[in-house]
Amino acid sequence: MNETNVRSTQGKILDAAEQLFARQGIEATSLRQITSEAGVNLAAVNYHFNSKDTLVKLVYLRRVRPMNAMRLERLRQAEEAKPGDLDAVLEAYYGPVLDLAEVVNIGLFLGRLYTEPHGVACEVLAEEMGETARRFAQALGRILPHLSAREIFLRLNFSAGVIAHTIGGREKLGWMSQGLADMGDKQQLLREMKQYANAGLMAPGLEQRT
Amino acid sequence: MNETNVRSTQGKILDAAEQLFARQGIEATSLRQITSEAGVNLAAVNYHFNSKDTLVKLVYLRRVRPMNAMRLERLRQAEEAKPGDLDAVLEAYYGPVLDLAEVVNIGLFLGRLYTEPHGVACEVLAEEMGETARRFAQALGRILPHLSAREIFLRLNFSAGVIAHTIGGREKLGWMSQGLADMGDKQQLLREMKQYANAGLMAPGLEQRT
DNA sequence: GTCTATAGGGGGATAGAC
DNA sequence: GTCTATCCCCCTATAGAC
Repeated sequence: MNETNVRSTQGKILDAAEQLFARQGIEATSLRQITSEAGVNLAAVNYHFNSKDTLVKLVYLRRVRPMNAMRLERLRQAEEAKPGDLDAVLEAYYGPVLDLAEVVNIGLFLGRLYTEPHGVACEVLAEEMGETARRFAQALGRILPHLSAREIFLRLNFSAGVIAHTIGGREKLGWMSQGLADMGDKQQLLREMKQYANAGLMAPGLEQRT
Repeated sequence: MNETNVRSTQGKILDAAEQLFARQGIEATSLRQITSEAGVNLAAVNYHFNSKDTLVKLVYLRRVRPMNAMRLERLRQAEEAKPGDLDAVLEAYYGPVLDLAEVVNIGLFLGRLYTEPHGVACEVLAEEMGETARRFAQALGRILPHLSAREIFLRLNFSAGVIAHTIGGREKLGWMSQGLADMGDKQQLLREMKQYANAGLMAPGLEQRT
């Protein structure tokens, strides 16, 4: 039996860990929960991944690396097809994150990288995110030459916060507005985020460009 | 010996827990660490707070409740003194958070409320934040009457993300920009956030107002 | 490769002396 | 109010049978 719909032990562990990390956090998730949810033996984690720390790292890299590769690829396409188009840059920045959010509960999943200082994960992901951030900062700098490098990075970070905070709490909008607001579908949300971030990024600079 | 500079046992526990929660997360922090850091006995937590869950709740309420009270008070003053001034509303919204950030590492501290689903804390804080959010949404609705209620809440949530993500990782800007950017002092950062959010909130709406 | 069993440590909570 | 000592649970990791 080597059916394609029968996932490997490693795959089942990664899937289960991912779901549990998103729901409960990394620290709060035990190997016992993971192996139980995955339907594999407790010892399988240490056999296949050596330690919980390594598992954590791989769980995140599996999703974040392709996501960032897609963002950079779409940025490259945007710069080629529509040079100077801020909306296209934002689409490259936000789009792949929302795509991933359909597969995983990426909000809590990613949010933990920033707040849960689970040593191993944070360092590696800082590197993954760093490259992407610098590449987008470069693109923004060309479109917004009136802004200093510092303001470019500040506003890119603000724009990251817009999506991080939004997908990090799908429920928040509900209790905030007492039911008045919902996030809508992926395309609606993408348009709203782009509209807000576009205007924020275009705002006059407060510093002299150096 | 009842000196004012000698903190009570409760106070020492709250202070130590707050610092450890901010640095390590709630789940990752044990009562043993807290009492050790506070210089009090392990049993003191259960004596004074009944359980770790209650302690967590009080640690957060001690900071968030006065912070939100201040935001609402400044909003009230802003609406009285400068009706229709979006910048004043944003100052009321962002200012008290940055003030608190000087005392506590409020970023990680608050960030956990959104990502770390430590049951007890989240529910209570959702209520605390809900009232504040609705009050600010109301103020924004008056200043931006062209936006639907849903878009007001979406953009208020985006604006919350701007500050949450920024103070949640003071170091992020450093590795993102490879040293090119820093957050500057409180006043600089406040001005940058207001500049970005002001423009984002003012952007044309994408929906018909209902 | 996959299991059982267990080592070895740390967790929250509590009983009872002072 | 504050301490010590302890209960009982769950954790990660590993040794060793199959």
